Amino acid sequence: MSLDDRKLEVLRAIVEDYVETQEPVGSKALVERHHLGVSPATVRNDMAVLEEEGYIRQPHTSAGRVPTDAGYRLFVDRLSKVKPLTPAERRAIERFLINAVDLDDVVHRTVRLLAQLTRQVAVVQYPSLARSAVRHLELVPISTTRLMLVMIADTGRVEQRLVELPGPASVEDVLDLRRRVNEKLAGQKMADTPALVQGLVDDCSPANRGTMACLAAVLLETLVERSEERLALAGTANLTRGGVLDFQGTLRPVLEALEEEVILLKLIGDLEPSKTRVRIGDENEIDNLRSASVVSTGYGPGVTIVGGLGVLGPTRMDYPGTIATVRAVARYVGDLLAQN
Amino acid sequence: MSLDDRKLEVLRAIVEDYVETQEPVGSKALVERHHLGVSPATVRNDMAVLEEEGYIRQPHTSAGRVPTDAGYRLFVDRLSKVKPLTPAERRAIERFLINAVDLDDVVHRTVRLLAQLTRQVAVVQYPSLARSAVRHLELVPISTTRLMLVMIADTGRVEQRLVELPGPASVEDVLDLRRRVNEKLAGQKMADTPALVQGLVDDCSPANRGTMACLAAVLLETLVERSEERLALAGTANLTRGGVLDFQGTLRPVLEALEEEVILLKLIGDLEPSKTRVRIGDENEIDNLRSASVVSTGYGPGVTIVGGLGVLGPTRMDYPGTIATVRAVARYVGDLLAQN
DNA sequence: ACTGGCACTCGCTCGATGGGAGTGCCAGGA
DNA sequence: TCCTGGCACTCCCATCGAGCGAGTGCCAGT
Repeated sequence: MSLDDRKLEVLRAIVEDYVETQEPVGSKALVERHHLGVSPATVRNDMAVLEEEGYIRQPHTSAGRVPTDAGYRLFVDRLSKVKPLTPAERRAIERFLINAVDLDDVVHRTVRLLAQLTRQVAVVQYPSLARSAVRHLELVPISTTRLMLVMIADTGRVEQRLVELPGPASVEDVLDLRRRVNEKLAGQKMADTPALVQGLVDDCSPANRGTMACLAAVLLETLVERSEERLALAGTANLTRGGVLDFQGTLRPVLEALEEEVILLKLIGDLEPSKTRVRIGDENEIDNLRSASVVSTGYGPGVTIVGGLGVLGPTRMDYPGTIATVRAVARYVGDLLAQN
Repeated sequence: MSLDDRKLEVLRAIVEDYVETQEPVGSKALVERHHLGVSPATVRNDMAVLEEEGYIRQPHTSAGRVPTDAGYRLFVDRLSKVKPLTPAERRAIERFLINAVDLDDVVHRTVRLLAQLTRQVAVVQYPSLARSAVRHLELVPISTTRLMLVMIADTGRVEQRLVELPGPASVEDVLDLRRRVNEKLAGQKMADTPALVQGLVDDCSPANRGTMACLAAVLLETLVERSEERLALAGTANLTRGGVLDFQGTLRPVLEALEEEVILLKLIGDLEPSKTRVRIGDENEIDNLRSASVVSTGYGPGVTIVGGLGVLGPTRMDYPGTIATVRAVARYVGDLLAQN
């Protein structure tokens, strides 16, 4: 038996009420709060079907119903419209982001904003190096045998690494290296650089070849292998809202997961083009987050995507509102990046 | 009546037992676990005195005793010896830190290490700009009217800021600015720079003066006003150890406090020279942390101090062990910094 | 000054009780 | 065929009281 419209309506009502009250919702309360036009008994029959299909369940016999992960999924996919943001929210976003002075600032402001608006844990990935291009490379002598390599990406990210040279290098040597490196790499997509770096060493004057080899090694490591994706986190205190009920009693596993950058990157770093992704409870591959939901999306200047952002909260969350906020923030951040 | 030796011994025993078991400790259990050489009744009398003096209290009539903040304070000041680290721990520290490739890496490794060793929340401040000297300033043209200002401090910290110029600047202009800025500021203590920056504008050729003024403004902001102290945090999951008892039932206020960088800086940024500071419960000025203790110290190459680090946990913590670990880690980090 | 003894306090656990919310099912009606 | 009102049933939860036990304070004795 397929689900007719009223059953879906009942499911929606259950989800909405449960999200709001955090208490199992019964048939009588349902018909009172929503004008379904039928009696509690009818609703009960519908509920029985919904339960059989796995969309809701009872915490114990003769308690109200609670949505299952599958129930939320159906709700998100078919029953909810993304809730447009209020003008006040839009203004808040703009006001908050407009004053950012550099990339670090943008990311920090964004993550706090997102946490505040959604009242959940927010994660923002820095623009991915892998998706950036090299804007400029700078070599700063620290001592005769040490250079500081500073790489500036077109996304505004700046990475620095210390380079230990095999032998002393003169100021002229450094300038020469600097010119060569920039000629070859500036403007290149990060992904294309590994092939080019080898050429750098080959073309180099024999005198500087050793130094260049050293530099090349660090370059490779910085640009690709250890293309360390950074991220920012905020709003962990929001996990404590909603008492002990969410996250089955203990925040422990969730906090643990949040400490692992690798895990967070997996969560928000999927980056399907301009699609908002919602992972509900068990859909998360991470065991520690089986009782959590994640709403994430990509951001970037224009249509290209350079990084991900998202929020994490209990499966019992306001999906329409959260999705709308995440999308809106992502778009504003993208616009901001486009201006640079 | 002053506290004689045995009463102090009793207090120590109470603190140690309570820290270990997390349960109020009674007179009988005390004499059994520690060979105090007296009867429970005697211990009870001592306890009555200790309670009167405010060092311990009873959660309810006829339960065991629990140390008060004042009790922990006395314990830390007079009753505990700093516990030397085991060789295994020393090795762990070395092994963990030795592979760090740059400052970011050092800080991240340190904070994780500290969290892991103490099993508490760890905070590490990046080397403070205010306590650093300028090593080098680099100007990278982004477009004709935009520069990226990169400042490298002698502590290894790198800060960058975007500078919007009033009008287009040629490559020669930028080189000129770069030379002037470095001549004036390189090697200077950060604290001395504000006075020097004004001179920069005055000395500048009229043609570049507008540009230099702009640059100077950003410099000032970066170097002093917005001398944004960064920090790293780890181990929040450790807050959930020890059940609901610590932090009087809710992590909320603690998590909130941990999100405020300003608060964290106040906690670990006091930086008395080479002194380990312990704040116990109510001694914290931050209301949200009245049920927590903080152990912090400064670190730096040699005797100078460039930043702070520390851990935060329940007042019921292993003070001798924690203090020892915090000190040891600080020293290792200092040594590491000295090598650069 | 310390000890053993003793009465007392009080939090905690356990089981029984009653109320209430919610359910499933069924027979009757549109 | 689908909806509705009624009814018996289930089971959670809050309340209560009893019994237990750890721990205390006090006191008299050594």
